[in-house]
Amino acid sequence: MGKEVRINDYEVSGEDDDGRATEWEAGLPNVDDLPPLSQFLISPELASAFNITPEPHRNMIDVTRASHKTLSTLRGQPNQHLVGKLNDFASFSDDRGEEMVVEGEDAVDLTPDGSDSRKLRRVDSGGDGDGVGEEADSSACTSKRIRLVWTPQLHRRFVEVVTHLGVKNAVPKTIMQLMNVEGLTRENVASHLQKYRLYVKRIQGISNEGPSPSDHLFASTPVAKSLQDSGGNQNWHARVPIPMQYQPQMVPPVPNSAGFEYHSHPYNMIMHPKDWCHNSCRLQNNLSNSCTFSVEYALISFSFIVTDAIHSVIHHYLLLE
DNA sequence: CCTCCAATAT
DNA sequence: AATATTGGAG
Repeated sequence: MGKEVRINDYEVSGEDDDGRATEWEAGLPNVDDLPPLSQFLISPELASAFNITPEPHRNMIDVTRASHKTLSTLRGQPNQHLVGKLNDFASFSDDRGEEMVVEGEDAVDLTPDGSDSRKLRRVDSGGDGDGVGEEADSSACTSKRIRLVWTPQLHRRFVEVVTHLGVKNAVPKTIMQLMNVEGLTRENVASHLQKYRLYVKRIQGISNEGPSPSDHLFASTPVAKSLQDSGGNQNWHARVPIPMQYQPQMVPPVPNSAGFEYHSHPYNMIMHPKDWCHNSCRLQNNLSNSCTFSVEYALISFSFIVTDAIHSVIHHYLLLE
């Protein structure tokens, strides 16, 4: 399937492990701020109130053993080369900020029990498993259009633009241009605008009623006032700079037993798996300096970061003892 | 033609 | 329910 993920383009070469560790250290609380290992993190009252059975006291040996166990699990042979990838992804996530990781988690219908081992295996197979070239996919690419998911970020951008255009100017083409999101088509915007107008009309009609339980996406973002007023905001460009246009980012879809596979973008445009090859084909020519990843990768890197943090905390406990 | 937009399809 | 596609109107 397509090209391999080009994480290396974004990788902080060399000292990223040490650098990240130092970064983590810097962000951690002082040793003095940490409660001693012997102290419960949850008060006995609180624990009993929520039926939490307090864990037995741990000592340094327990912590060390647990830490080693976790580390060996992570670095164990089966996933050894995976850990390297995860490290790459972790540093990559740091560069990109929070948006795609968190949102991806939100947008993807996560199976709560999705075992890490399964994910890891899938990442692994995505690496070099199949060598279906771009050409093979190209044939199918011309037929269908991608299905865009309007994530909160993307919708917020949409509302920003619509808000600062007058009613008259808030038409699909203009909105699309001002949104400046590469890969976003006029049709995408038109379709969304149509639905958005219906939403605005509806909430205006029942303005005194409680908000409808549906409309999760729209309700999360304030309605553009200028959809009712006339005229846009002249100072907008000074106040809300248009961010850099993003590079389209594709990643080969990794076959997924759950049947879904999404890809993250800036603004969190998310593609449905069945649309991947179409999008890839259409946008591949523009792929200059892009890095690609799937939500699964992001999720794994996220869990890796969390593990990292936990280890740092454990480390501080050890220092304390 | 191009764009918008409402209706309709997926 | 969300998004894409269609087809008439301007």
